[in-house]
Amino acid sequence: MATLQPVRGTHDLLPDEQRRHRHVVEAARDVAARYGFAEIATPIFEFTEVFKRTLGDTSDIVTKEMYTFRDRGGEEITLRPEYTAGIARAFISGGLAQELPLKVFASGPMFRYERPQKGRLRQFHQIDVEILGVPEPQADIEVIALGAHILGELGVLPRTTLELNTLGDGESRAAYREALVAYFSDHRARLSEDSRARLERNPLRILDSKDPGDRALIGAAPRLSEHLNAASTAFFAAVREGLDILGVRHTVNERLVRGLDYYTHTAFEFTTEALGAQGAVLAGGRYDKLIEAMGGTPTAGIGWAGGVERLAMLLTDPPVAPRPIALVPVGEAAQLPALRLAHELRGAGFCVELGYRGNIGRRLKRADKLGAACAVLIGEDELARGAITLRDLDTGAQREVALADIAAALARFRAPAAAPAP
RNA sequence: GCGAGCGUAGCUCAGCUGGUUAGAGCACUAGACUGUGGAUCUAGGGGUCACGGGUUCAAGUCCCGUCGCUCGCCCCA
Repeated sequence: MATLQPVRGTHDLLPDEQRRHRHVVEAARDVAARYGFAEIATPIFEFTEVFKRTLGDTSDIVTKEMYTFRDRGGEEITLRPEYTAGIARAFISGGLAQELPLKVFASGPMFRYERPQKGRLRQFHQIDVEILGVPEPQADIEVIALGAHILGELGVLPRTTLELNTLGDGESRAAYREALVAYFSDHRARLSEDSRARLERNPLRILDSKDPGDRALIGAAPRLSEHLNAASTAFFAAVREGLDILGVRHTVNERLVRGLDYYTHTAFEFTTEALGAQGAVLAGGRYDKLIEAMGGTPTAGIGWAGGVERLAMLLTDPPVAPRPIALVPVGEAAQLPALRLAHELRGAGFCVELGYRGNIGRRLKRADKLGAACAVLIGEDELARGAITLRDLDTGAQREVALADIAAALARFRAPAAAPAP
């Protein structure tokens, strides 16, 4: 078993699990389409430089979590740890500045070399949306409302909380950062070791510390809201007003921050208590300076990523497989006619399971196990009369139907009628 | 990367202070039942007790290492 284990932090998606994942992704794609987001896909790997530029040299993701390797041509390649970088790169290299405003939806696997935990894997999956080219708060409102809508569609919204904050524009943010560094530098000796490191690399992150000593200092620290300029305050107010009008409930959490300089204004997280330490289920923010930082012409951006595994774990009523129609040939002579009938019904859009072996009892038992809604029995008697026997497997009622009328008789068993939840 | 706990059949678990060929339930396969499923009964297949080493007359049980999972920390989706 040791050698046949999947690589640490990777997981097989067997049918039940894959169905849950698919349900999450399809619900998201579907709702996003209603909001006018077009689906795109970018490569699973990029030049390492793409992620270094977007994530910054000091983030944990870049310093220790990337799957990086050199390919046979000597290029430095990295398996994508998140989606935004690839989309930003595609935006620049594909000349999409002509298409603004651009609204895209994407999903797929991500890779981070982390210590696995519940809801945290080395290969995991995300859904992702981005709006490029809209500096107005309307984009923030739309993107957050879309997230809430998807969570609602999945039935998990009641188990989440939306936390919201603003980092302000570049000016406000720089002013606050300065005040914060000054304050914590004065109290450097009392900071935890982790937070002393943060002070050098990522001072805003100290606000997020769980260390009790840090928490005491944080209480008296300068507040972000006191350093917002008028424009930033108005922007945040507009976002909140929009959410209120849409009935998207949220709480302001001033300690919710993003470390890197190209993040601006809105930061948000839908979190849950249900997944232990990995509470963030869908999170994002505004990154008006990112495209510029990557070498493109300045373009506003906002988006979020949602964790498919985490969302799938929160589903309360998991999707079920479509109920097939079980075709049951009775006797040797019925085998080929049944094969032909299965082919025709499938062509007509029915979900049909034709057993492989066994007598009628065995086949019905198998049909039952598959959750078949009905069985179509075809034997010598039926062949002689040009008919089939249709048995409703829920009620046990059964009747003979002429072959010519079969499609109509089966109409109510057409997949994907959902089976009752187990 | 740091700290702690846990690995016995596909799943959930039992297996006493080390002591014969490692068990149960569920699931699976087959038969009772070659024109009628869900139930019942009977039989069967499945395990290098995560992997490797050590202690011992004897290891699923004790010790060490490795791998994996879980829970915190860190970070995040």
